Amino acid sequence: MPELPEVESLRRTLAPHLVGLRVRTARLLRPEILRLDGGRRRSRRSALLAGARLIELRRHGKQLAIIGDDGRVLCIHLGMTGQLRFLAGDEQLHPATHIHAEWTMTAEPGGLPPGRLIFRDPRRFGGLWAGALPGTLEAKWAALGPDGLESSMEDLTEALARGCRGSRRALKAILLDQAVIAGVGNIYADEACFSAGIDPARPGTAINRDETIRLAEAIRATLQAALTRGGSTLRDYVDANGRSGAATLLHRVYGRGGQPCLVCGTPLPTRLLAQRTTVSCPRCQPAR
DNA sequence: AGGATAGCCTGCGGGC
DNA sequence: TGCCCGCAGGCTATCC
Repeated sequence: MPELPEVESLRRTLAPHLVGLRVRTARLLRPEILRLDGGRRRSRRSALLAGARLIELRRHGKQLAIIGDDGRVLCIHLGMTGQLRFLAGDEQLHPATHIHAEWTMTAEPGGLPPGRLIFRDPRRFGGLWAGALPGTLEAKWAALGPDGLESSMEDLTEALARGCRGSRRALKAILLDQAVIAGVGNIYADEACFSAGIDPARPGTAINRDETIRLAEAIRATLQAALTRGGSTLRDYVDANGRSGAATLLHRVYGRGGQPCLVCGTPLPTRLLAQRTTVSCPRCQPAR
């Protein structure tokens, strides 16, 4: 389940493979995963960056964008089980199932392919979105809150304060809302709440200034720590080279329902909050 | 209009 | 052993 650290790990491992190469061919095996927003009519081939030289990989929250030298942009949402893999030469993907898009890359126009890029997504919660620079990507990302990792601490804190202000939603729902802060998902929402010592069931209106600051710091620290370990490994996540991360070792509450709290030993209850499995410690994260 | 909810989709693990 | 069912959850659409 890719959240921000997983997508950033992917960006970092994928960029060295892709930047500077040109898209030779693009195949869309499952057309419904591609969304062509932004008005203009364009072919699928064009939307998939065929012919473009790739100059940059950008990320905001959990979304990854591949930028072409002619301004075309392909934005990738990994959803739950999405993977982007780079295969060198004639290397084959292990389970070659659920491949929805495939690109061949070349170092020069008409040259031999040095590798292929594969988008694989068994559950199909992810997808591709095509746009153009300048404008459409910025507009799309403007709907998201500040990036949980790259934004200033001040921006992060104020975004969280705005999200909580006047809101009766549970803090958990606020943290999962990508329009408030971009990049936090179920895992790191629970981990950040535990680090900050705040009950995720409390409504936004009940979170005071001091707690908002603590929470923003906990979010940043949690995401940063996970990124350092190359992201969490939970069933599906692998980076561009097929390697999984080691951040699962850092989880203190996520996936530990029923087990003792690592700080105080209290058995950790599992609850449903914002339709998501939520684990927290009733003693370290008091209800008020 | 904020907020809650349903639905999408496949793999896997628990239980019998 | 093997089958069935429940669950995992990011995001969009829809309803209240």
